[in-house]
Amino acid sequence: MEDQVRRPRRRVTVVDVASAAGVSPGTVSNAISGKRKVDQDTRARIDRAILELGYVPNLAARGMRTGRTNTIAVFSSMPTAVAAGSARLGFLMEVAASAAVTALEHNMALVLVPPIREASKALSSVPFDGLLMIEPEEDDANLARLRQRGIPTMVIGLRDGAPGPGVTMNFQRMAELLISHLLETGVRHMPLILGQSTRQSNLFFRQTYERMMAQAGLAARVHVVPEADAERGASAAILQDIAAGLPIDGVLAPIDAMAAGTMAALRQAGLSVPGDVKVATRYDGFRARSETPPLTALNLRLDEVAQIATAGLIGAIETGGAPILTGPEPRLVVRSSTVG
Amino acid sequence: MEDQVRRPRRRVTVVDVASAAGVSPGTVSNAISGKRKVDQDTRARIDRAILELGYVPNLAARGMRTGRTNTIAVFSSMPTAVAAGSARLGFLMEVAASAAVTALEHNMALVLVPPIREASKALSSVPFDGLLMIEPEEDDANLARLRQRGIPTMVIGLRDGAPGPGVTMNFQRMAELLISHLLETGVRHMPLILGQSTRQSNLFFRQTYERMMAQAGLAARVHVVPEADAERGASAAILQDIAAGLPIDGVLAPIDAMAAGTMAALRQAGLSVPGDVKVATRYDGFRARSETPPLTALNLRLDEVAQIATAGLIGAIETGGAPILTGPEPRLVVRSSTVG
DNA sequence: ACGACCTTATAAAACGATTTTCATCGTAAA
DNA sequence: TTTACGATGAAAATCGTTTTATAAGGTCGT
Repeated sequence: MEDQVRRPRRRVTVVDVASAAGVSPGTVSNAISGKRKVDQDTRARIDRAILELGYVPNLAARGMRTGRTNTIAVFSSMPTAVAAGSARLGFLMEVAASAAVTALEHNMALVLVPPIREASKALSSVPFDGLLMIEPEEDDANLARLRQRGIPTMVIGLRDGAPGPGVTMNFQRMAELLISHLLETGVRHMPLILGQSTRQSNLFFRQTYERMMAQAGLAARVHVVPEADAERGASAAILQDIAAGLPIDGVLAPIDAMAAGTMAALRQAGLSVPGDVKVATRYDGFRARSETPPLTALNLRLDEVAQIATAGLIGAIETGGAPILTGPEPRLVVRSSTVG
Repeated sequence: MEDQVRRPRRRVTVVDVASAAGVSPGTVSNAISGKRKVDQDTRARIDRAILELGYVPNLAARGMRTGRTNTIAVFSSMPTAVAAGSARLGFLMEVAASAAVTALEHNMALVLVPPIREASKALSSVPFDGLLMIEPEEDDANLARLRQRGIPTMVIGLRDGAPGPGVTMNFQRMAELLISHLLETGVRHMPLILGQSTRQSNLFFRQTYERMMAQAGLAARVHVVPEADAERGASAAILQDIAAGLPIDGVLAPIDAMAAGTMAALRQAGLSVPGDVKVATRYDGFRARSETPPLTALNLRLDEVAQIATAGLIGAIETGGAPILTGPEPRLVVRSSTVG
């Protein structure tokens, strides 16, 4: 047996490969990348040397030279996200999973930047060539800074007509689908429960709700609840309505934690779902599915959205374009919180 | 208005900062990293220069010099994963989300390496200092290669008594919890449906099942189904049992896609759950929750597992240790597929 | 036989940080 | 007064790759 060297052997570099194959480092580089023609024969020798020595390229060095890291980041701002419940995280993860696959098909890795305080610090301690940003607010500071630094970005959940590269999600259509479904089931007294941030989703749901209720000749009632206290806030709002004797036979709570709060309140008040009150929410995630009864919601087709966004981002990184892409239409998923 | 420079300005480097602050690059580096003492006064000038110039360190360059990328990867082998249903992906994502947070608390980013074909290629096109590997098979080749290259790894879902750094998950306890719960609800004729890979989970469930059924004086019946065709395979197995007239009042299907297949088969055969047959599965994910009725399963406490594993991995990266850590005990989550 | 031109490979110059080695200047200890 | 030492910076070496400029042969048409 050979005497094992204890200290880690010096890393095998392109220089070692070069000398083993009897060529220069530059040639090895060209053979690997295929950026310039290399003779069949020499290439074969190089390949053999790589195998024998077990050469693994140093990606940091490559990255430094080329200025590319072959990495894209996915990020969701909103520090209250985690507090606001699993919804946001689930959303982020659904996007991340799909994006990771698409990215890897283009030989890019996906890095996850979780929504924490000091997001800006996080964003500058992680290397990436481009960023997927999930439903930022109108004036997101991180987004602005990155764009200013010339880093390609792609917004997931771009409002129709908003500027900047991204994938649109049709918020208006989402609201329409849910509201018209509720109305069709015979609901007449249906408050809307919203978060208070300036997020796209909140704005559009409010607008559409008010328009459609007016059209149907019904009274509108909007509760705004701070995202940080979503569940309890929603619950309190509903209980208050009931205590005040306001009629209620439906609730639209786009944020799933608020839908959960609503369900709790209804249970507490002894109202049955969907018998007395019908309830619907937006994101068809964990919470929507594991309520009793499970909640009618939307299939946002996040896998497709993420795939489109990722492909677009990679295009932007490579060719510099910065397109606005159209996401798929949401689909209604009817569950027993509104029928039966 | 100043005339905007069209071509991107040359990147601001440590040299620019140095000359602006009237010091040498090395001093700037020391000021930033804090690795050596720098005078209060000079440090202040440097900080100011950084702010003014908008200096952002080039992480690739730093990485090349230090040999660290401040990145850890999470990876799940098993190419059939995605085909086998959402379970595996959900599992991966749950771990990833928690790991990402823990990692970022240590100033590390988390990169996602999705379970694709050519995993080995993927693993060498992404830079990382350490790897979290989810439930590898006994003899995972990727794992071996990475360890040989001296890259710290941490297995999530290490069998009790197995070698190598990782976090244990108590598979035997999982099986015991589910089986004893089923037996307590009065089940007497309960087949076990397993995947055919050599994964820890499969081995332990079989062992424990056979032991406990024997102890209870009950007949054991094991169906092995290929992971790639989990849902239909499980469904076929159950229907076959029923057609053969074998008694059945319970099913244990640890893999959730197989549990779903089981539910479909029972519906098709006109058997009610939990009235006629009680069903339980292992991972309390999407599928378990959105079955009708929702399935009794286990809370594997993946967030805690991931956090422990990530902290351990970072420790290994920084200090070289390679511990075997004990994961939290699973908890039974009783749902209406076994009671009521 | 002579440029013109193509193919292939080499040498050397980046890329942008960190780390190591040396100076320099005070100041405390002997 | 001398020596030693601590504190602070500068200069230069270094990490491993890619890219650029350059050279060495070969082929071809005239």
